[in-house]
Amino acid sequence: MALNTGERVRASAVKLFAGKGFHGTGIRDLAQAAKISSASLYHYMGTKEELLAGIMRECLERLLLAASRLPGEDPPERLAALVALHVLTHATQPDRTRVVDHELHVLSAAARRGIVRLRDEYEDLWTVAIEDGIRAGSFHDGQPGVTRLALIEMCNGVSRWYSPRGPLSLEELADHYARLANRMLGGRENDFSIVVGQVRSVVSTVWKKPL
Amino acid sequence: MALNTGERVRASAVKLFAGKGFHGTGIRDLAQAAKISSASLYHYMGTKEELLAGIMRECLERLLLAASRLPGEDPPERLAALVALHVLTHATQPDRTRVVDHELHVLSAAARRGIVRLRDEYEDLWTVAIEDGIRAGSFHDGQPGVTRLALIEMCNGVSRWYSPRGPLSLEELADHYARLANRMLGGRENDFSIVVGQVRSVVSTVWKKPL
Amino acid sequence: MALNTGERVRASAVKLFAGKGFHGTGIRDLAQAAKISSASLYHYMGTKEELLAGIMRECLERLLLAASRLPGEDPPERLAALVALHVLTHATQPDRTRVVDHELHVLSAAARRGIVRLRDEYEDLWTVAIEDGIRAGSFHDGQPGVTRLALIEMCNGVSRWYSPRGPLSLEELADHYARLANRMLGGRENDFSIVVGQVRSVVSTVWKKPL
Amino acid sequence: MALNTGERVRASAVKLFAGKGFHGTGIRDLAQAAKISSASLYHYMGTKEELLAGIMRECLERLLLAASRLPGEDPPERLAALVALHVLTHATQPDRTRVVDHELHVLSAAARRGIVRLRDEYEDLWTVAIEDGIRAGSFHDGQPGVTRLALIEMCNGVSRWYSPRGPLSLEELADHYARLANRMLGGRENDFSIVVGQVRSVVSTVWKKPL
DNA sequence: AATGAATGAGAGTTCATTCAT
DNA sequence: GATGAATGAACTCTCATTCAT
Repeated sequence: MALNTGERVRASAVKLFAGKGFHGTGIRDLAQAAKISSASLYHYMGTKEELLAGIMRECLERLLLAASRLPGEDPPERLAALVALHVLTHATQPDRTRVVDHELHVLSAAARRGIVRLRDEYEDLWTVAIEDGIRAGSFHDGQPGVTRLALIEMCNGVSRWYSPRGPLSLEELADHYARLANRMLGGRENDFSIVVGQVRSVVSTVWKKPL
Repeated sequence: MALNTGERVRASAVKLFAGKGFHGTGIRDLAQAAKISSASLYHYMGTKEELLAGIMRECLERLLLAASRLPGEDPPERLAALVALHVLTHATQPDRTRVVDHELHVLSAAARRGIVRLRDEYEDLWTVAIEDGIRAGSFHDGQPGVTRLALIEMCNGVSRWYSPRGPLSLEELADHYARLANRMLGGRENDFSIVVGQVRSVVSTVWKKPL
Repeated sequence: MALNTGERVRASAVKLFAGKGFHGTGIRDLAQAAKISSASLYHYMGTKEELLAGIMRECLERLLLAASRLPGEDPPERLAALVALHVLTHATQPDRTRVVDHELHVLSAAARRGIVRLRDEYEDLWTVAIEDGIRAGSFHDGQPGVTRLALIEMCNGVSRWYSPRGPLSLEELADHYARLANRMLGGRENDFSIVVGQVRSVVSTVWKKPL
Repeated sequence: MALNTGERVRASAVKLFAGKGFHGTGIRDLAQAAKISSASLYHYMGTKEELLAGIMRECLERLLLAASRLPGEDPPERLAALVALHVLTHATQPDRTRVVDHELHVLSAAARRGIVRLRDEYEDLWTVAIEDGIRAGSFHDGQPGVTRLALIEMCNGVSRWYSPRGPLSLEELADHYARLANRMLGGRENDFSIVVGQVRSVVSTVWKKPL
């Protein structure tokens, strides 16, 4: 848990960007949080914007990496896995995910492109899962495109309120969201606790290595 | 539709705060967008923060005003009305609602209190509707508190992607979301188009007067 | 002689850029010299580089304006007039001319282009005068291109040492340089005092209006 | 020609100071050009200002050394030798000489004193040669002090434009300047090619050893 | 000999805000 | 009602320099 300076810079940035926004966070705030001088910051980062982009990219890459290791035989389980992945990531990495979800508009067009590509790649996984489920007759929904957006936004919200010190365990949280998602798509009521357990281990593996 | 100067200031602020964030928007940006000098801005606003708080307060007050005029006899219809209100407001006032949903952290503790009170008052309406539905046996859900949060976040997302120039009409949008919400709560599949139509007229009345 | 703020800014910049160089002059130095805050500077200038480019452009434009009003029937008189113009301008505006002569390299390529164009336009007048003199048999020189460069550099130097409080009057200075130039080009020994007197009045007219 | 690190540092400094000025050249620019880290720079130099002063001193010392070996029996030949020395030095060492001629104002008073003493010692040689020539009746000029300044500035200019890849050989260049100088002082038209040749060999000897 | 890490000071520029006109 | 002028504070970022390794 003892972070080196470079890690401390990034960790501080994640926390501050999440709490006060990119533009609300000054370079001196970052320096103070990382316990170095503002000049020294620049040994560990390029510009402030590059720091932001790096944080976003890394978060999305871990999300995609985790997604590539997801269980899920049939579409309902596949979607449950995606929901669990998204919810667990947002619950355990609320700062990072808030930054990804809220600060995209800050990036220059050039930097944004790369991030948006990753995000689109990730969202495509949802699209495919939903369409597969409808084609297979497991899901019934008149507006799958809209529903996908609704699903993702619903899950994004988790990072804004979930607390591990609250009454809900991570598994209960993910399980409940998987049920909600399944209901939204008209799936048969089901228990996704096994899938959730598997996803939870994927998520914790993917986020284990130093950030 | 010809706005006077004060309205133009507020309208510019709404657009800019939504697009670039409060801290990303400079007083000079506001002045330029409102087509007056930055010094003149201060005839139409207090501080920049008060301008933001005013925008938020007004938006929430209109939301509450609309909520007080909502139809809905039984809980499922009542909830459908709340969902439609939320979705239609977010679809027709995407800039305002984005500001309300994203910039709360900017406010000082004192200013935030007032806004949070309004927001809580509004969210309580959802809590009541959901609990009523469960008590009446119309809804079945193991985590109504969580589900309420999920519902609201899901609906918030609309302001980030809905376009009236897209394939979906406002009614179709609201109707679909009402169905999704109903499913999430385990309600009986239903058609909420009448409620949606009524809510739509409430929303457009509430937002008619000069902003 | 009472300068307004904008003029004071420019006058301070001229003096400081000449004395310490562009990069050696800080924005806070400028502000202090102009007796305003560094923030207020920016009401009177664009960037520091634009301030420099503006100073250079204005100086060259006045030089060209004066050149367009020069006397000089035959080539030797014409050249004497150019020499007198150059010398008198460098002697009476040593700061401005030093900036023009020394700080070109700090300008960005884009800004430099405009300045170089003016400078080339001005130097062309010398080329023409020398070539005319050679063609007319008044001058005899094997390397007129090189000699032109030598002449101009020789005259540039005046801004580095001439003092009106020294033993030499402006007329004597200009007259002597006109003779030197004439000798360099192998012209017949001559008295250019009338031309010098005329040029002096052109120079003082051109620099009279507020800077 | 393979420079060791210390030589590379100085050579890089010469080129950068000449091209962008002392204040326009950062310690990081120097390090990059010398292909070492900026910390390592400080093994090969004192402060940046000392580096500059060292470059200037060395250049002037070589100039004085060369001047002590100059040919020239009578004053016109003596002056021709000085002009050739100055021109050839500026043509073959344009970066060094530009630094000497342009960056004096950067030095602190203490450091400047030493440099100015060398420069004055060198310029005295010119004064003596000119006065000797006038006394001997070889030169005729009403303002020998001014003419000396004009001569030196004229020759300084060479470093700003001469290119060995241009049409003029070093000998032709120096020869032409010697003629110009001789004319400026009213000397009898003469051929200085022998003197120039001798000076050229002095100059190349003086600059041969590693810098 | 070489450098990554570190920093106080300062760079140019913009900030939100005030006020006399 | 409108604004040019003004500013202290703050912005992001770079400066020249030092030092432990």
